[in-house]
Amino acid sequence: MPEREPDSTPPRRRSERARTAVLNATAALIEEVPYPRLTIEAIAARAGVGKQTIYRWWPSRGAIVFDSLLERSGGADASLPDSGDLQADLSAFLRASADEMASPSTGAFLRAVTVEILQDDGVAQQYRDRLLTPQRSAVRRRLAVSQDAGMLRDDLDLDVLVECLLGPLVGRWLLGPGPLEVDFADAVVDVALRGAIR
Amino acid sequence: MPEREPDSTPPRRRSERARTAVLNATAALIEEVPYPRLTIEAIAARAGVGKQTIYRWWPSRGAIVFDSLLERSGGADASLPDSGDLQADLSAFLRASADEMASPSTGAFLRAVTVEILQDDGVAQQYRDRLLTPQRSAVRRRLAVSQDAGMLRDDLDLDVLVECLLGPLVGRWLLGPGPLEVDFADAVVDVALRGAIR
Amino acid sequence: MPEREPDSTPPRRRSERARTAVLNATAALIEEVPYPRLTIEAIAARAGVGKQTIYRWWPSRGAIVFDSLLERSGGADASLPDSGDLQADLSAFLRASADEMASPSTGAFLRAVTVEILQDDGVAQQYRDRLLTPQRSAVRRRLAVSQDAGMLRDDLDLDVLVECLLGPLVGRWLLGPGPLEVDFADAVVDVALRGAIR
Amino acid sequence: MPEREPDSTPPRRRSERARTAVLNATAALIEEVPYPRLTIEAIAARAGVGKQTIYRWWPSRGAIVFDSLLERSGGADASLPDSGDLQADLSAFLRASADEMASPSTGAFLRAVTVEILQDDGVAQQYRDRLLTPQRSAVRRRLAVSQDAGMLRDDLDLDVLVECLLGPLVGRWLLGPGPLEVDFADAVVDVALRGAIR
DNA sequence: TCGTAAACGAGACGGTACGTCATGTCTTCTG
DNA sequence: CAGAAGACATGACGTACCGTCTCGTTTACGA
Repeated sequence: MPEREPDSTPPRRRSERARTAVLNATAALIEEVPYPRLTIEAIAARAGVGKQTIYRWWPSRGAIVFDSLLERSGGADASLPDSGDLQADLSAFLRASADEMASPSTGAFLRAVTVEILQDDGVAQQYRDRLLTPQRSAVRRRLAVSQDAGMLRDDLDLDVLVECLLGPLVGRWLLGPGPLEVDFADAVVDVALRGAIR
Repeated sequence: MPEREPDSTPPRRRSERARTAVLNATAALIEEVPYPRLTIEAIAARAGVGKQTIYRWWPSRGAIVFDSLLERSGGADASLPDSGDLQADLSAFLRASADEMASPSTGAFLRAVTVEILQDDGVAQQYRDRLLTPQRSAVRRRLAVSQDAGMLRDDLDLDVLVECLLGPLVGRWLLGPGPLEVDFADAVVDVALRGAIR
Repeated sequence: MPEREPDSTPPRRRSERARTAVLNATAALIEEVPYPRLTIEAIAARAGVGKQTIYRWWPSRGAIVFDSLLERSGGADASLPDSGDLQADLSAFLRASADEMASPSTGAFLRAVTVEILQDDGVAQQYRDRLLTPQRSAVRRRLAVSQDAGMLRDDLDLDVLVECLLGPLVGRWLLGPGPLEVDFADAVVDVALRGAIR
Repeated sequence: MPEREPDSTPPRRRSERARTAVLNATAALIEEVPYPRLTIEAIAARAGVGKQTIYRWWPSRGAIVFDSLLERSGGADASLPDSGDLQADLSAFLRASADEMASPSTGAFLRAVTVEILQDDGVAQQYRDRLLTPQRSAVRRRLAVSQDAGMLRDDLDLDVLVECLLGPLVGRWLLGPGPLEVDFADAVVDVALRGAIR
């Protein structure tokens, strides 16, 4: 999606100015207008860029939106601290995630990207590879440390545990009754680690 | 969303034939064409119905899609059995849910509805009220029985536990690495009930 | 070109309002803007009409321009008076023609139509059938009266004579050095009738 | 239009290779594609030349087309023979002209140039100066010889007579009902010289 | 003989117009 | 009079070219 790496001639003279203008315009519009109004024409106009420039470098609106998201959260280093207290570390991470998802600006972005993911496998794959997998790997690594230290059940599939931690946040954000609040993160960590059975 | 009960004229002579034809055409198209091709014109043509008839009775494409989903899964009585074995009951329920989400036909439908939910608060509200809340309430009722019987921690917020059970499925279905498989349901129930700590 | 008489269904519900607006807008623009700026979009905007309405009823810009010309010169009854004096009748007719061709508004129209004729055989055919042939026939009929009366050489091909009268005007209008003036019409009639040889 | 003689810097290092390639590509395309497809980009691609090279040396598409026409008919020495028989000399000349206009390749070229003349006064002026005036002067000189010899009426404006000879050809070529045939040339000469009156 | 300045090929840029498609409204005709 | 048919105004779509503007590369002086 970005940079059209595959095939033929690598485009040598792409204008960084135009690329940045498009991604910024997209980010701005995502928060300003309802998603169906985020048209290619609107992006081109807002960016002061020709439509052809957009069509030349991006295959679809979804790709632009995703690139724009990458640009804004690109530097995010996905790794959890290890304070020794697993529950505290997970809570901190999930609270931060919940906070971000609940913020109006990131929220609009995530909603937009999700719409694209649901309709475009290419975007879905990119999202998984570039954002989701790194995030989940980071969580998984932190869990593995604790498991190796004997603090987690040995028979546990860590990938499942990761889902049990992050899934509820996604579910609540996407459909969940009521808004996504930070306390929810703590409660999820509590259930996932200690279980529900008395 | 349907029947537009509020305001103006109560629609006295609505044609049941047209209504059914529209919902069926929508259901058929959802599985046949990519979602952006599910246009109002395509639905009207497929249903053999005038566009105005659609605009008269539904406020948006999302509303049609949602009504169509309601129609197909309307009879589904959302309640869990109580065999006495909570884990078994939850596993059975989650496996059935996972199965349905993974099926191609229901999957396409859910994807479509999710796209609409993300862009249309009206659809989101309807979805919550008519499908989600009943489902979650059913799970919650089953959990409450066990909690009353002293089998679950008293300090537990059952709504959170419901999310911890269903959220991972949603997360996996929506973004998760790899497909949603039935074993995953068992693993989730295991973690949510027993916890991860050794 | 107009009314798409041939084929399939006669379009019964065409909006006369839209049709007239398009033709008027075209006529106005032809005099106001250079011809390459006479775009379909400009016509649609000026006429307050959707582009699709234009594409539905006209196959090309040329067709619109020609229809617009027809509309404005539609009522023109192409027939020459017969005062008994052939030379006077022809002079009067050619002077009127020259006058019209030299006028700024008709001139712009004729230039536009000529451009289209040169690039679109359909328009060329229409132009011949609807405007040119009637005009030339009218001249020819007047000549035939004189020939029957023995006032013109019997061995003369009247079609050629018609061209010898009208052709010089066209040539002068199109390319001719200097503007087309009314005296020129008299001179042409003089040469065509009396010849150049002493 | 060509060589941009006036003003500022005389272009000293213009590539003759590029110039020829452009004119040849234009000539080839004129016969191969409909005129609206004769784009600058198509010419540049066909000629293996950068667009900027074209814009550097020609101000418009019309200028290129005209230069291309000049190049192909440049050597044509516009002068009529004087065999003593005016009618024969004129007939020969007009037949040759008619022949050329009727040929498919010259025809396409003339049509293209005419389109440009109608829309671009610069091209029109160039066409008059470089091609039309020399041709008409040649005819006029031949007529003057005969007039001086007393073979033509003294009161005759020779410029008008020239138009009466060439105009009908132009008219027939441009609009005329039916194709332009060589016999037509003879008939025109006959009328113009002898007149129509018995 | 070798800079050096121009013209060159290539092609990206900000744009306009194209012709098509879908929208949501409106009008006309039919059952 | 509800509903089908479909014309209407609007405006986004993706494509083709426009004319301008760099890029590096030849090419032909003139120092």
